[in-house]
Amino acid sequence: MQQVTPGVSLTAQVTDMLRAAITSGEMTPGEHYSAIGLAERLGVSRTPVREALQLLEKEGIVRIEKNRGVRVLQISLDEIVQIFQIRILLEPPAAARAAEMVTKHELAHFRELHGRILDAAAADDGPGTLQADKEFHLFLMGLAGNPRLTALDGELRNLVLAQGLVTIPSIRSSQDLADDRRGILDALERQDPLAASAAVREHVTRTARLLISGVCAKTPGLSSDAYLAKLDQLTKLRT
Amino acid sequence: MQQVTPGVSLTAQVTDMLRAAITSGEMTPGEHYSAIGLAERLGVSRTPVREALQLLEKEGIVRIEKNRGVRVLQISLDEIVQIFQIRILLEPPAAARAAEMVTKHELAHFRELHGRILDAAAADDGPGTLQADKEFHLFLMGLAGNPRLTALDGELRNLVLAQGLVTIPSIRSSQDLADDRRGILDALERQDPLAASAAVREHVTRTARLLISGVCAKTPGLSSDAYLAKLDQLTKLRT
DNA sequence: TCAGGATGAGTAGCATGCAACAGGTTACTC
DNA sequence: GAGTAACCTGTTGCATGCTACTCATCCTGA
Repeated sequence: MQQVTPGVSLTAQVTDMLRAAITSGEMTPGEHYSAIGLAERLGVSRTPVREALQLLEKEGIVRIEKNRGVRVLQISLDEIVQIFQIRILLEPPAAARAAEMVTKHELAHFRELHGRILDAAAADDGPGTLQADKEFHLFLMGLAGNPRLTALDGELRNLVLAQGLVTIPSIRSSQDLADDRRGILDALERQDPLAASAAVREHVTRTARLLISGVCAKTPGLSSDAYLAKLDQLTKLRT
Repeated sequence: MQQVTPGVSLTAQVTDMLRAAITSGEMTPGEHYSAIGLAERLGVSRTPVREALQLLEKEGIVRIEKNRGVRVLQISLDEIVQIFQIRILLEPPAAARAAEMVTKHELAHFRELHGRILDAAAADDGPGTLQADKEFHLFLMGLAGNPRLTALDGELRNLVLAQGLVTIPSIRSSQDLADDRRGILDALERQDPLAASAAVREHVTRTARLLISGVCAKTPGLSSDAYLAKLDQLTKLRT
């Protein structure tokens, strides 16, 4: 965990650093930490750490336990499903709108981002792939013209990423995800809202399925069927 | 603004009290306040107030300006539209799921809540109506079995309520909203997901239209057409 | 041996002190 | 009189002291 740089709000810096520490696995879910200890590790006082922890608690990443310390939340499979249920509600319509609105210039940027994902993946650069993927999604959501939606969705994605569950189970799955993105890009190029929506939905659903199966495989006695079924619970209707 | 009660976390209490003060119009959007002043009014020290303000800032209700104080954010019409765009994505599917899942017991509770809304409205009890309406919505969303979705949607609703824009423009509109709720209740009674979804969508859309028209009417030179059109932008497609 | 209470270590929650900073006002210089 | 610099007021940001609380351990007494 690095040290702080003066000039910027400490609370904000500490929030980011703690979030990064959790995402990177430096702080592990389920573990207990104390604000005092974290403050010492970061070389700041307890106050900004405490405030950062409260913000992270509001995000749902940690839980503050009175007089006991703070616990990095182990997100449950149930919650993963909840998050993806929401993402499946939000992202496909946003992608459809994006496909309607996208300009030539923005398409070029999409191609570049897509290239960066492929390059990073080819170079086996996990964090790089993740970062490029993040930017791809953010840019896509941004085109829907609803900044609040973009921010919201980004937070939901962060929540899952914070778990360090991002280890793609297999080459095959990784290839599938890449194909999905290709499909999204194609739909955007054709400015086809329905196709974009479907492609994004497919992509998000696949990501969710991979995560769910992965967690279930690691946890004996846990069947993925119920969770997989729940995924489409809110979206199975054509309302 | 009432005083605090011991035993519960001050920060949490202060957060709620400030939110309530904003919603009730006691603190007005656009106005400047200081943490010191608020702390004195509430009879607590600056720390819990400061922490509460940071949480409210994360919710998007206020902005903390360094060394200048805090400003209750005047939400723009654009942002109102954004919020309702999201709500229209989230609430109808949740209502559909709720209609599938609702039990007799829960239906009875719905009827009671609905009755409370009507009673409060008949008694011209604005805050009471609001509170009952809030509970009605929360309970409805809760039935969808996705607590995170419920919380998220509640926050979006709060954001609009925080503006004190809740003055229903006319008796007629108020009657329309009541009819909407009746429709939602009916759909639930029939356990008809499609009808519930449509009713909720109608209700949310109507609320949004009322707000948009209201704000435009109060702001000379502002046409509501563009904003109204944007409302359905993300949902016009059957994806 | 075991139950139960005392105790101590560690924690968060809150109050408060202090410094840095922004903005407006005043006073001073030219 | 105009422009600028000093200052004064009010504010947040952060550090730190103190209190109340939780939990685990140990000690006591039967």
